[in-house]
Amino acid sequence: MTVRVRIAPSPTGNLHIGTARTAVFNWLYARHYNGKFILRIEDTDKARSRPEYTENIKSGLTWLGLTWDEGPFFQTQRLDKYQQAIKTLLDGGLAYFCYCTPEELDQMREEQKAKGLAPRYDNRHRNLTAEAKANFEAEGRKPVIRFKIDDDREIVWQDSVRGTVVWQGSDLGGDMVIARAGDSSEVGQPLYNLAVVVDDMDMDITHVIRGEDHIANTAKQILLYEAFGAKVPTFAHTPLILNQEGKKLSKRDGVTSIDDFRKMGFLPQALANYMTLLGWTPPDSTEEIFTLAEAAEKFDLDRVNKAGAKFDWAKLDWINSQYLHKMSATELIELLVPYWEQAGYEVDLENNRDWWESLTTMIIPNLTRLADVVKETRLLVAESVEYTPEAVEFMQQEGVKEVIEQVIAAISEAPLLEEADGKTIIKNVTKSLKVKKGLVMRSLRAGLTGEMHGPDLIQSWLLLHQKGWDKQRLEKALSLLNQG
RNA sequence: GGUGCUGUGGACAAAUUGGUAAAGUCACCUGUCUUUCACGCAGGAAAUUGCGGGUUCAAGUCCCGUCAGCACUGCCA
Repeated sequence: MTVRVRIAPSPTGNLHIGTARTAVFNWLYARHYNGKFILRIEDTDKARSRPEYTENIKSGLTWLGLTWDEGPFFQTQRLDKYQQAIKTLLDGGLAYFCYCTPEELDQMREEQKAKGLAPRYDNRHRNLTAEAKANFEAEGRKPVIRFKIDDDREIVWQDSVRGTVVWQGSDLGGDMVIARAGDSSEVGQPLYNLAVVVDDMDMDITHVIRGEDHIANTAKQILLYEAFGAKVPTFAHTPLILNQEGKKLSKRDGVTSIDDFRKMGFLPQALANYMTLLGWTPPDSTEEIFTLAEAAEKFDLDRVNKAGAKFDWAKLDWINSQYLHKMSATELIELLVPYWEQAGYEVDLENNRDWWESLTTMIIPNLTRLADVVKETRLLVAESVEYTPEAVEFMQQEGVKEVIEQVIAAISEAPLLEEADGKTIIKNVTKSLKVKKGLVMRSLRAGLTGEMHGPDLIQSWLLLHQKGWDKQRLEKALSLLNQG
């Protein structure tokens, strides 16, 4: 039997980290068993679904490397199948029309709560007489369609993550709505649980891997499978991703869409790697950096955790930095350019590719997120320089002025061609002024970059020199000192 | 209120059928390297496995009780 799994997001928002993680697990499972990974867009909620969200979901999955083998299928294009299924249930006496208004249902639940009872539908319209129906129709009420759920029924399934799960029919909230009230006399739009089951049957889904917030839905859906006489797929409920407070990660937690992570400068491989670790551990649990393909070789549901996993930015950052540090300047530079440009710096790769690559090579170990590149290089990519109070204070120390003067003199005589030239100048200045090398180095750093910390000084200097900016910066520093 | 799930160092977590000193990773601290920051490397601190009983020669692993957190409880998905 070929494994067939799916990711079934609803296009009511951008691709969410929780959905993406579910997609990762499904993708890994499909790849591990050489199965198919299917994308299905659940857009039956017309009021909230938007085409741009569908596009965002598709591009997000693609960016992460979670390519799908079939689809995307759209539920709104399969409405006839749901109507047919609903009709089958209606004809079989397994579903019926319910004429309750939303207000009536609200009131009913309020009363139940007031009595300390669990809110649920009391199945009041399950056995309506033809006359009662006619009366409701005459009132102009539009019915929903409810699927009968036997209170005495016990639903049991073997969950690949959680083991045997038992659910009592009476805990499912009464007969469930499978179709909205229609605008006219025809049957209304299908609801989630119905559409999912019809699709999963139709698409021969063998394993349903989804978040544990769907557990109650699974019980309901199993009943539907049985009503249709279909084979029930294997279910696996994964732990949720939690925020800092231990609650389900939601849009309210700020950055939760994959798009946001991308913009912040996380690499897709790193994000996918981290999501894989959220609730799953490889059998050889010591190595934590791996590609999706490598994870797929080892992935299985039996090592998926049951407890929710808190999202940890520090760990994501570390994983991202690991990927970044392993990249070459050549491949990295393409990813970096947008960040420079967005910050207002002009990147002329056509003419100065070598310069930009040297710069990139130098700051790679300082990068955690791609966006960091602006902060790490802003002192080198702009002609102007600003001196921090710390740098000014340092330069006012005795001897700094002389160092800078001598360095200016040195570079005026001969250009800096390579690192060795810079080292020679530093050595000579150190000797002639009889000061410590550290003073020379730090004077240079302050004068050239305006800061006391940063990437390798001599390489930075070389880069500035190639732009012709080193001398003017040192002169600016000098004039600053002369002003007092 | 009801139902379900979960509970191992700050975070992610490992630990074959109960059996060595409760892995590893991140974060943290120290050292090392460096002009500096970062990276790398080396080391360190950090858990009476939610709590209380019980079974056993032996329990994170089994049993009972208890507490806490979370999820679900829609004509959303």
